[in-house]
Amino acid sequence: MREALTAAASRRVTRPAPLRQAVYDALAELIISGSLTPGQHLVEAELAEHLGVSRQPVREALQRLQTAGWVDLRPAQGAFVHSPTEDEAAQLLGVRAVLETYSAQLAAQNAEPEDVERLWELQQDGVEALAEGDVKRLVAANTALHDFITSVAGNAVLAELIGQVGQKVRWYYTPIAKPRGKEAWNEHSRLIEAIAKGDADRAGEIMRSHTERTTDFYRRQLPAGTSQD
Amino acid sequence: MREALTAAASRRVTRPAPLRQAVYDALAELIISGSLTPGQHLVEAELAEHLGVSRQPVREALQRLQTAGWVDLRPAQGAFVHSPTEDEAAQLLGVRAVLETYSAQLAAQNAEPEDVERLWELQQDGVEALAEGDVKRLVAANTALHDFITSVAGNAVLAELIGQVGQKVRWYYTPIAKPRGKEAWNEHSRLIEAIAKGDADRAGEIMRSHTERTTDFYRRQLPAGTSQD
DNA sequence: CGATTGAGTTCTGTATACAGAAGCCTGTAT
DNA sequence: ATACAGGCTTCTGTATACAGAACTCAATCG
Repeated sequence: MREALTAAASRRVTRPAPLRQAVYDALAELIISGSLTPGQHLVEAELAEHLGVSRQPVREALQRLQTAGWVDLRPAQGAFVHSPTEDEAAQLLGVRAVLETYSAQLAAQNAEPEDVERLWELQQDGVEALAEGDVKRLVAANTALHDFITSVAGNAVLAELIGQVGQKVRWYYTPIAKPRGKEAWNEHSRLIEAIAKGDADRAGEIMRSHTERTTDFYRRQLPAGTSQD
Repeated sequence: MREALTAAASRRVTRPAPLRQAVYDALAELIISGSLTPGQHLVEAELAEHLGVSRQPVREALQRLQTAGWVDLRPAQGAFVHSPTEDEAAQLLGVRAVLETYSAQLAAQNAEPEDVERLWELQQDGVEALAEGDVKRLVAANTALHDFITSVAGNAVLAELIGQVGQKVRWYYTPIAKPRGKEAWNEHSRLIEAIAKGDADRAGEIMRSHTERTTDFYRRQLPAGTSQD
């Protein structure tokens, strides 16, 4: 009984909901959605007024945004929305590939039958979205599938890094990238089969080529010649 | 002339040295060195007084420390030094292995002759430290070698992640881990040879087994049976 | 007419002040 | 003696105030 209470206490019903967190989420959303353009100067007072809070929570949120790589904090000049270079985008894709590969390997080692079942459900969801041409749902299904594989992998550190890197990749390629089509979901299908068999090497290899194809797919859509900056 | 001045201006002589950065470094140092033990409650006012600043820069530093995973910020309760579980430590080692492997592959692809030369110098340094039994120098040489490989890899995103993960790994295993001996430096030697040849697959494979041996080496030194928490 | 220097303005960096919540200790009642 | 309740203390969360640095723009000099 006592342990039950202790466990219950660890999940408080009401979160005090710190303002800095709300501010962080709001700013991240503004950056990812493109409302704040790369290189833009973020004036603390303006943000504070716009969000209806004081400068203090804004500053704390900016600190976290810097560590997460969303803004650059120049001393005595304030915060600027991070401007990713093409180099950085390419590097992000490379890192994501190895992390996702590892994720697939672990998932294959740890997957329980019910996990595999859930994977097939998610796969089915994506295939349906593809057939209906529902782009938004297709993107969501793709994210859901990859996220679930990561959760099956059971490595929280890995999940955290994949989340960070993936968000940045999505941000950078959102303006130009359309989701990949039928081919990608065929690859998913083979991937799930490998995970179901517990074949870590094969799952990793499939994920590796899968993310590399996605990388090529993105790169091919890049606008040519913004290489000056 | 004008360009020369512009270039010179980009490297300011005196950095305004924001306090929050100094505070961040100081606190990180205190945590890594063990002066602040895991789970310990960090009272802002105490830290501020101890460092001779106000609470404001302390709070900003704590935000960054949280995002970097060094402290946990509980709402309305303040900051606590992060307590890594054994699971987390194991996960860190796994992630580090794949990142280092990727790093070695890239390094093999990009290495110039002068890079290889520098690698052999660092290798030599480590071998000498090993022969002299200079533990501190040995650890430094090992870090320097791995860091240089990462820099040759030329992926800043990767370097950032390896840095973060590596620091955490070192922190967690510092109390118990002694550096590996001759075997590790033989592996380094074969690794450099592969990089010199530009053989990415082989370099990656050597790095993979190298980090896995290190992982096993660490795990074997773990105190048995703290598995209850 | 162009470059440069200076004052004025704006914004950041830091400190201080205050309100609210969480934890602790004490006192009382059973 | 123990358990509970209430007040008290401490700490966090947020807001405001002030000093200093950086940028801007205009006026002056070459």
